[in-house]
Amino acid sequence: MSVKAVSSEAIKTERPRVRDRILETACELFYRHGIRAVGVDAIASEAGTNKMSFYRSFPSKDDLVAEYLTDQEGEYWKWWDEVVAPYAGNPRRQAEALIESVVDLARHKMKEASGCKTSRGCALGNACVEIPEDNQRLGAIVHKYKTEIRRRLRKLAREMGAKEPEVLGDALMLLIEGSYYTRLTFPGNTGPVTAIPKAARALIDAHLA
Amino acid sequence: MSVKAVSSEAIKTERPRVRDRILETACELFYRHGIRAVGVDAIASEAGTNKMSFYRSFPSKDDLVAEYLTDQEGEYWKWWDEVVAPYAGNPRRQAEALIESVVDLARHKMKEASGCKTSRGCALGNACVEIPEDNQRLGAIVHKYKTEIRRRLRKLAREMGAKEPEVLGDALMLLIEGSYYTRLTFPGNTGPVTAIPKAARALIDAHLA
DNA sequence: TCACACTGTTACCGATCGGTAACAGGTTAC
DNA sequence: GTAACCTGTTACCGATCGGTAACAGTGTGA
Repeated sequence: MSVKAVSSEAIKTERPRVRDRILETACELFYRHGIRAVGVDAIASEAGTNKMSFYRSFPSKDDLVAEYLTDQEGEYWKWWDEVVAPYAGNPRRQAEALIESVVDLARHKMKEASGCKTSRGCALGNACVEIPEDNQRLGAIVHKYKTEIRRRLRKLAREMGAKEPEVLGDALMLLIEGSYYTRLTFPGNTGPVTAIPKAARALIDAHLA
Repeated sequence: MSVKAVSSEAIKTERPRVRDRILETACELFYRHGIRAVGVDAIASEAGTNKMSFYRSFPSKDDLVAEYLTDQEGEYWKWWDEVVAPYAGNPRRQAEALIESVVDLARHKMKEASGCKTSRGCALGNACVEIPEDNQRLGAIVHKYKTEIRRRLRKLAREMGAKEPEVLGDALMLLIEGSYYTRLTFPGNTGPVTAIPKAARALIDAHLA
């Protein structure tokens, strides 16, 4: 969402540029209702503008979706780094911190200010359901994102001295992704998500024994 | 898909009733491209008929979707029971058989005859992304389905004498759901799915120690 | 034979989809 | 002042969405 340095006066008006308003609105609507379910008309009017102004900022809806995805990815890494930072040098503690953080917020930035609706899991993962298989562009964004998650978890497993770091990393990823996925069906913490800390600890123990 | 007892001659014509052709076609298209991405026009013509005949068999698209979901659920339980049957009385072996079966087919009935496209994970779970939150009807179908999966896995964990059967059952569910979810991004067995057998065994071991 | 159930066909409905043309007003910078 | 930029507005485009009316053809069962 990074509102890039804007002409100094825009700040006092308190109203961000159209483009930023549109992107922010799109992020909320896409995440909550899905990509296909939200039209550009709805996004524009919800952002307090109209369709014509939308197409002045974005060449097409697909471009907006691409920006939505990279935006969500950016927020995810920000969350990841923040969770991991306090335990630098202690990979096991880092992994556990990540897992525990997944429990209370399956997705970062769960509208701390606004209505705090229930989480709908991973924005990128959900988008993958709606992205047509011939759309290389959007598909590649999600693939890169998930590949990076996998790489980071495997790295963490390697650093903590796991016997089979690839297996442990992948196993942790399955637990996390499963948590995101089941959030769609079980609101809040009513689902199997609550089991993830104990499960992760048991897996780590088994790989360090 | 159960083609119910049809007037004896329909067999020799080799062409099932319109309604069945439509449902079968819809199952394929919905699963592969998503629910919102497939219109009734496309389904009808793909099934060799037209829209008018479609609406003679189904009151609305939502009714077709509901039938699609319950159909997929039925196939899933059929697969489950078949995998589990050979190891009756050995709950641990049953759980392991389920896990192992998830690896080579993330979804049942992976088009054994036809083009054998890559799996797209859980039909019901994916549908949940596209179902609007105010649609109680479709949402309830998915919720019941996932709840039953959870119940069965917890039951298995209890039967094998796990110390915390709810935790073990939920943990196994997270692994399985994570496998389905990541299939969307990593085609075939290129993703973290391959780690699920070892992970599941480690978890079970930890809960039986 | 006659009636009925099933299917195909064509044309249509209002609504919405993604996307564009043309024009008007308001700021800002020089 | 004036040119450039940003935004709002209205109207429109072809295509598709879910859904319906009316009519014609076919086979079946009694």
